[in-house]
Amino acid sequence: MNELKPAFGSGCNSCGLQRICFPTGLVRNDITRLDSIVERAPKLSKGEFLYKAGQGFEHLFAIKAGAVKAFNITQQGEEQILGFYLPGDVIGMDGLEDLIHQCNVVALENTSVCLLPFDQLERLALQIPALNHQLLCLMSRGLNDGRVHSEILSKRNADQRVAYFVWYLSQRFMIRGYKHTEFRFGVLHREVAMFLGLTPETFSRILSKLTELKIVAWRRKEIKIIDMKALADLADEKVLSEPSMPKIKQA
Amino acid sequence: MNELKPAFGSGCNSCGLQRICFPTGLVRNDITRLDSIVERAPKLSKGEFLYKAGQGFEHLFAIKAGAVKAFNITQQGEEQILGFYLPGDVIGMDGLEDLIHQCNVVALENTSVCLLPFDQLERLALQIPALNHQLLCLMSRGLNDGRVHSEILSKRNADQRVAYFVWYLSQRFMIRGYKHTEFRFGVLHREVAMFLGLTPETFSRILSKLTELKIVAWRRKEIKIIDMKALADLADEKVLSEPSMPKIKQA
DNA sequence: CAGAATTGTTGATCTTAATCAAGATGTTGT
DNA sequence: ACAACATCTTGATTAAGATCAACAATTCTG
Repeated sequence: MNELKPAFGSGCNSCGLQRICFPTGLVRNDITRLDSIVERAPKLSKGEFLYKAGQGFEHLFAIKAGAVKAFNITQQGEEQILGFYLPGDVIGMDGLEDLIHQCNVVALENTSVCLLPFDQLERLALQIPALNHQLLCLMSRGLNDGRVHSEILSKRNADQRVAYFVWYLSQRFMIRGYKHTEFRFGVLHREVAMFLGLTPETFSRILSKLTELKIVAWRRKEIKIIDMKALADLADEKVLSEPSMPKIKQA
Repeated sequence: MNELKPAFGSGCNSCGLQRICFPTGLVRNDITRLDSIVERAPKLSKGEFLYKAGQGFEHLFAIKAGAVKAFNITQQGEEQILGFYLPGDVIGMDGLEDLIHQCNVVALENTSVCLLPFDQLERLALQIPALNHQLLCLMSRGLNDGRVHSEILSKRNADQRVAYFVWYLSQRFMIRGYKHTEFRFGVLHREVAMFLGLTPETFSRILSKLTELKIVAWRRKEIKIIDMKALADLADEKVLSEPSMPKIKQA
């Protein structure tokens, strides 16, 4: 039942997520200035909203510990899951264009979040070029994540989608220094299925198949990757050795 | 055979696309400064590449006249179409994260493009807060476009996808002040089908159905919307009156 | 701790869109 | 203008995944 660890002290300078999150590329002194505008919000409990679609845009949010999902509700009342976010991820940029959030974000487990008031961040970024650059890079990353998601949805069959998801999740745990072959991911199967554009039934059948093939064992919220090579093959990805940075494959 | 018109004089100050493109929110003097770093490249002919996946990232690109598509090639050799871009659209941000472009962009017809050298743009943006803000907004828009595309691919059936695409295209023509009920769009049916995650055959069948229902007549590259209301209903969107700004629906 | 509610599994059947195929229409180049 | 090629259309068939249904496992609640 261990939560996704924050790897933190109280501020950005002692946070273990520097290399993923906002401080990337900043010198110590600038991190301190960044830190000075960050608001540490009270922990979110499972099911609490970070923001809702339609709400005014005021902050960006950096996940410090825990996990959240972003989603919308379609006119038929179904959840359209847009993404799952882990410690170090920065979200909220969807609200900038119209100053209104375009999706909902809810905690999947107890979650700590750093709030970055956007107007202050924007002003500070003008003074710290590296911070501004990092902000742009984070948005570029979001853009590319969306591109990959579309690619998954339009070009891969159900097996590949599931395999890719497990593989990708594992990569994300790896970069963060978490155990990446056996870990807990606090999401319902239904939610992953929706993210992948599948029904829960189909998702369940594929997990059964992956278990039988001794590739992945995913029971409830515990995921164990048994054969990474086979998984990557199925997902159409390269296996990466532990120390290198993952790179989303470019078809 | 009329091309998508640029509505331009030589520089940003006299460009008709100001309200969509980079200059949005800038005062005249700042637009002039922006203009000074813009490089006007030679026209691209149909089929010429603006950039390719794997190529180094150096510029952002503003479409001035014409149209382009962004795409990737999957491992099976299929085109995965990521988007179509019209005058006023800004592209290239996919390359920022890793300084390498993550997709291909090719001209669909004779196309003029403004080049914005990214390092210069970034420096200038630090001096012109409104420019920096606009850069962020354009990226936020890209993020939201990706979100909508994912939603289309995972939650709508083939009819709705096609209806949505025609409706959305019409909206984009409208904001740009082009004729939006009858227009030319220089793209193959196969390309639109791929964008929507469909086969050309399915796309063709749906166009036939829409023609029979007297909703849309799309022959080769000429599109005529006969019943906008019915189209919007099918696409699940509201019909917008001419003068207002379109807003992508929030499910 | 018992019972209710939610979540996950598995099987049978159905539907949508993909695939395969052939012909029609349109475009390009000489 | 004609040949060669590419694109589009339509029909028949197939297949992947959705839907429907029943049940099992887990978790929540009082």
